[in-house]
Amino acid sequence: MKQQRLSDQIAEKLEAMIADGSLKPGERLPAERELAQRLEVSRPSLREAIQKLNSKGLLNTRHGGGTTVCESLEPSFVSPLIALLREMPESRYDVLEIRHALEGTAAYYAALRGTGEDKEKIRRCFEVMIKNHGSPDPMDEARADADFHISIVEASHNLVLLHVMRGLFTLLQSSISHNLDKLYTLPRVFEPLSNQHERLMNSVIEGDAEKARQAAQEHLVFVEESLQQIDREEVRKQRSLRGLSA
Amino acid sequence: MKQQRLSDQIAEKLEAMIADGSLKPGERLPAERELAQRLEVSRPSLREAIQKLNSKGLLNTRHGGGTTVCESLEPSFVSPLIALLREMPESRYDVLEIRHALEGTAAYYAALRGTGEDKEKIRRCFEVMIKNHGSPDPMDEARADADFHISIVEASHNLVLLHVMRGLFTLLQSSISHNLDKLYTLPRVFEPLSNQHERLMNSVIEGDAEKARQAAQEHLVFVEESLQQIDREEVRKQRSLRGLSA
DNA sequence: CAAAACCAATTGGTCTTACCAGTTGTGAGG
DNA sequence: CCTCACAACTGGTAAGACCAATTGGTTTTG
Repeated sequence: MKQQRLSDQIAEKLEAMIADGSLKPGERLPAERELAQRLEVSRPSLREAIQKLNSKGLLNTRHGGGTTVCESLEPSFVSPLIALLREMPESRYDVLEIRHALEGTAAYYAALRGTGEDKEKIRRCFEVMIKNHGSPDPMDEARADADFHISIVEASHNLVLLHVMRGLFTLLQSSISHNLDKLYTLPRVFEPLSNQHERLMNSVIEGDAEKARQAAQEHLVFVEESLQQIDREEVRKQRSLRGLSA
Repeated sequence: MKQQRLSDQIAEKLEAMIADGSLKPGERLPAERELAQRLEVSRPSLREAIQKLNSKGLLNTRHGGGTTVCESLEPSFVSPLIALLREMPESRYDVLEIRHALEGTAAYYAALRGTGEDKEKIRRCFEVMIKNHGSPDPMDEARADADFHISIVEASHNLVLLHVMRGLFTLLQSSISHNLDKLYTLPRVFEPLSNQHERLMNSVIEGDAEKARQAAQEHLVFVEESLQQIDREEVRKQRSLRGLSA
């Protein structure tokens, strides 16, 4: 009854690797010959497995160009949303509300379940984020920030949460950036932001779940308030410009 | 622009033959070697095409028994995440953790921002849910339950949250149902479940945000514990069955 | 004579090898 | 420094051989 085709086993294995994050979206997987050798199967069998995942929409294969993991695994969560968010920029706050809810629990479970490896990665992401401060391209900073938060979500070992969060971050990254980057450039904002990140990281590494949740929530409250303040200033500036032109 | 892959062309051709009735449901198609020769392609290419249709659910192939056209031609639409959840049923708890985080804030904001119309809809959903209890099809109950929770999310007026939650519910509904329905059929579970729903609804309608959040969280804690208990009983049952057969 | 056991032909499953066809990166030449 | 071509990747296709499971007919046995 349990008899299974080899190609199915391979496909399952690859799917699991995609699901648990060993293969990240957009990443190119090894050449067929090499991968076949590494999995100790023949190339035709591996090809059949790849074809299967290909028709399932998980992989994207180009002749001569390699096989890559499909970029968007979360069309069900994101695709209709990108257009929405572009039309209604104020739904940024909607995203923040969700992050407020999710990152708290992500930090909580990361503190509980995170392995040494996870914590090491979090620390690396934190250092990259610090190093990228003041980078010529503000997007570098935003990306580093996102990577840091994602690393915490990964440490929570909740796969569904990971997919949802990735979707939310690509949502933010693909549609905003014109307002979010101000968050990093303001000097009076960067300092507390950095402190919050550090406190969050340390709580997770120490394994103090409640403290981690609280740190995440304080962080997002601060982000939300800062964004609102930026928006208010924006409005004031617009008004004064209108005043000049009138 | 056109699909260059030979296996895709073959798959398309076979699919067309199934569609136009050249190959009837349940019918056995020629052996791979013969079919490959007749289509003037190699056997691996034909096999890849067959695998593709196989994973699409159009063909059913048994080792040594030939390949037959599947009886039920249902083009079952599958999202990658759904497949993931099917492979790893334990990620149901992942979903619950997320709901735990999100529904609390959904209830919170629903109490704050919900209009009279929103609350009216919540009340209607609640009544439908009560009426559907004991329905012959347990799915009716699950659907009504989902509708109730979604109505609260709608009242929170957070569009992004609404999309995410809808995604999570379809995720749950399309992949589980064999374990979730037990939740509704157990008498000792329905009573407190219903009370929790009512408390949640009333808190939202009263506009008491903190109470609403707490009600939502208590509800999900209960669901999680009940599910775990069901799983434990399942394990025990399996164990006793094994004991009998030994 | 009927039912069970057996055996051989057929069918899908896998592997090996080889060669073709796009893509990409690098180095030579302008 | 830029451009172009070539070489070393990559995936795509093909053919042949062998293994494993199913099947259906034949033989054996009650």
